[in-house]
Amino acid sequence: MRRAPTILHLDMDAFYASAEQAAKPSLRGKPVVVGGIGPRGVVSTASYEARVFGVRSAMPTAQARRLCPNAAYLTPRFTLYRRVSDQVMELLHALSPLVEPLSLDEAFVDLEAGGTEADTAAARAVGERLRRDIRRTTGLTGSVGLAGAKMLAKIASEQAKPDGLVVIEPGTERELLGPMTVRTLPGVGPATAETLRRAGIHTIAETAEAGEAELVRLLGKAHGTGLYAMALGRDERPVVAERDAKSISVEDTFDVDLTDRTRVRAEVTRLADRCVERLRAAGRSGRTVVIKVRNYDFSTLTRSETLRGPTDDPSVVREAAARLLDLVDTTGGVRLLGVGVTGLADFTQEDLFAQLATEKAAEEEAERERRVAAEAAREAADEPERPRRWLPGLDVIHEEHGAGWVQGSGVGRVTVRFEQPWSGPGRVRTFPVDDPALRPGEPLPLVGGPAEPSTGPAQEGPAQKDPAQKGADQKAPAPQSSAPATLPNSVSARAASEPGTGPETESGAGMSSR
DNA sequence: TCTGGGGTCCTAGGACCC
DNA sequence: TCTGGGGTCCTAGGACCC
Repeated sequence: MRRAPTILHLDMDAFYASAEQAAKPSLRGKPVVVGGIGPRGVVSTASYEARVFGVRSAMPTAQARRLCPNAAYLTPRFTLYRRVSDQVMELLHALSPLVEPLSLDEAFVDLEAGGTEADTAAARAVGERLRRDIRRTTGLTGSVGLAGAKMLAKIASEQAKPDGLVVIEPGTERELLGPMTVRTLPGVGPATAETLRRAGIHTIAETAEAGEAELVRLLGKAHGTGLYAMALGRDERPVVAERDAKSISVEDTFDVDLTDRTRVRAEVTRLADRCVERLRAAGRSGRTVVIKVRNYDFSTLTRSETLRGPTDDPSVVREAAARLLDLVDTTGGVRLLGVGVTGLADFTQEDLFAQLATEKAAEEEAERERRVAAEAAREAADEPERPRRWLPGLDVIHEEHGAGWVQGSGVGRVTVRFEQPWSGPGRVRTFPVDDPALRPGEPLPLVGGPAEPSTGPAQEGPAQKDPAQKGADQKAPAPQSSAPATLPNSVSARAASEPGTGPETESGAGMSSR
């Protein structure tokens, strides 16, 4: 516990939704929901405008649609979020070598390790400057918490939201935490909160009063001692940079439960391949293969097998996954399948035995298997050719009209809004889904218009603006000022409910059982 | 039309070894 | 042939986080 608030926690505000609003001028100031758009999707992030209607993260998208039918429902664009995240992390690394990312939109920074003076004024100044830099380089806002410990910095940034900065002065934490609900503490979820509630513990003050022994009795050794320390405002965990991943996994929830065993096997094979792709991309290999099966009734089980040595061989992982699947009864119907690898080795070290024994044969066998599996999957899905999926939110380019994004699709048509981050709200046009003039596009940068050289981070001012782009301000857009009050009402106000676009009609139905 | 996808950490029992 | 005890590995499940 430090005597100065030099641990910084940054949390971007409604990150995915804000990035979408920055990218899509017609959505600024409007409810936006980013998440799974299929029948079993859940919300990743809701914009603040959507939260007014009660939409929350982790809520089923179907429920969100009931609460807020006029929001724009968008599929996530991780390429864009990762790019913005990289920009933000770069700004953090400029403050200190000790940066601990928690996700794309969140990180701790040890300011003292970066040479910031150990006093409140200095830390606050760094935090405010960071917030300005983030806004300038990304066009988005982030909230900053400053405290003498990680837990407190995180609580502070939560209090700062949106678009703010809060300092918790060392020495004031017990008083501040006391009246708060136990759910405020990191690591206290629904189950722990319920256990504590049954013991008559609701607030953080009551948690501290309960005493360590009682908490250990209720929650177990690690959780109990950890929680007791937190309740006292004690948290000595250091900020640690870059931790190596310990597992890699992929999973799919199906729009309709799978019952055909052949199809289930084919999907497991596909997932194994995807998992190995990610494993190899990361330059790792793993020793334990895990499969995950969620049944029709949401009951979930895992089965795992540890190999003699680490591998990144697709056929080895496929075969292990297939053996594990043989141990599982799926007759009731399968809602989700997953394949993962743990016990990751720091380097790609082939399992020599498996390698020598199977290399040639396995490749041929695998190729044949893949064809059979793909065929089975198609047959089972009754899908002779996978049609192009125009998911709402994705980037497209039209030969004539330029860059835009999919607003909705259904009944053979796709609706596109043609606008760019630096343009005003754009026009909507509808095309046949197989229009050859329409192709998938790439995310556009949120800040810095077209033809921007983009050397180095965020030049000040639009010094080298492309003269062809008149009226396209290249600095961070001011979202409110571009609210399209002058536009025909229904066009921009009901982004996802254009006539004939009916996002719910067809868009998420690719896995339909018929 | 309930409940995603990618992770981390912890617990607990059994096997196995010394 | 009255059975301790510790350490490590493997497996399975669960809580939690974003």
